[in-house]
Amino acid sequence: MTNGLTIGAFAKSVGVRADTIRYYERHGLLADPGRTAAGYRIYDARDVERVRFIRKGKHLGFTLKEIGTLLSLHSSDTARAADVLDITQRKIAEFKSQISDLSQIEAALQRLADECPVNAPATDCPILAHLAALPERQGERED
Amino acid sequence: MTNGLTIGAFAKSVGVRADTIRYYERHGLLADPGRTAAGYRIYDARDVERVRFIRKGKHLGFTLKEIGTLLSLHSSDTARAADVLDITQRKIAEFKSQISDLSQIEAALQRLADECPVNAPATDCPILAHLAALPERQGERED
DNA sequence: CTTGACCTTGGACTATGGTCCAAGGTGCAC
DNA sequence: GTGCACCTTGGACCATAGTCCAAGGTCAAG
Repeated sequence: MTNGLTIGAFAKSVGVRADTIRYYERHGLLADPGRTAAGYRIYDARDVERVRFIRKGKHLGFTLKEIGTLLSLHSSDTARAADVLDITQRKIAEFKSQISDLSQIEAALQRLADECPVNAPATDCPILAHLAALPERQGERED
Repeated sequence: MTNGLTIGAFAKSVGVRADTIRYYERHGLLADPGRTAAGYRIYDARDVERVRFIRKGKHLGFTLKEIGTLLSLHSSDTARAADVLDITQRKIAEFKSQISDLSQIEAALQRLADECPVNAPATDCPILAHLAALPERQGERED
């Protein structure tokens, strides 16, 4: 029986702050919870599962908005696996693109760093030289 | 003679909005420019170079704060190449770490997506199953 | 009955990098 | 001399995902 938790205990049990729970509620990820006579929010085991779902979704790189969609697919009885797959594929594509961008930049920085003479004044640094390069001279090394 | 540009023309010449130029100024990346009698900002070729430096820095993934540091190293006559290299290495490390994180998540999503039966109700989707998994059952497939 | 820990609300603040707006002044062309 | 395009300023707003705060209400212990 983990039911009847107030927000603080509930939040602690799922490893987030009480503010985060209220934030999820305000943003439609959690339904309005039950309340005590005094107006205190009360959570039960189902809420625990729901927050864990959200946390795992975040862990997989989904935004809260996407997680909201995933949650509604999860609760729907007409939703198809393809709907979930679609969101997932999009996310995969997004990550691939980000990885590709980051890799290219990283490689460019690495090339510049490799040429950088440590024991020299900054004026000899190819990194600064690259940043300060005139547009005309860029044909040398640009995509 | 590209000197004596007002902010709009200047911004256009470097491919940004006038607001962006003011933003850079407010954030210390551009020094206070000269002014006409009426108070209009006036820019010259050196400013063009400086903004291009900033843009290229952004292109290489540096934050404006880092670019500010790079700019001051660029204008310093005591700065050493090692100072620039240091910032660059940090950025490279940051990117490597991001790439690694993204790759792991992407792989995890790909594994789930590969198992997802397209023509099935969402209840059979391993992606939702993973998100909804109880903490106890996670030992099966977690790091 | 008081104290401390908890809860309520709405709103402000964080970081990042701009973008947009309103109210008013300027510059140039026709 | 009027209209339009530009400029000025300060401040508000966008997305993201929270975090923190103040003022006030509640609950249980001692």
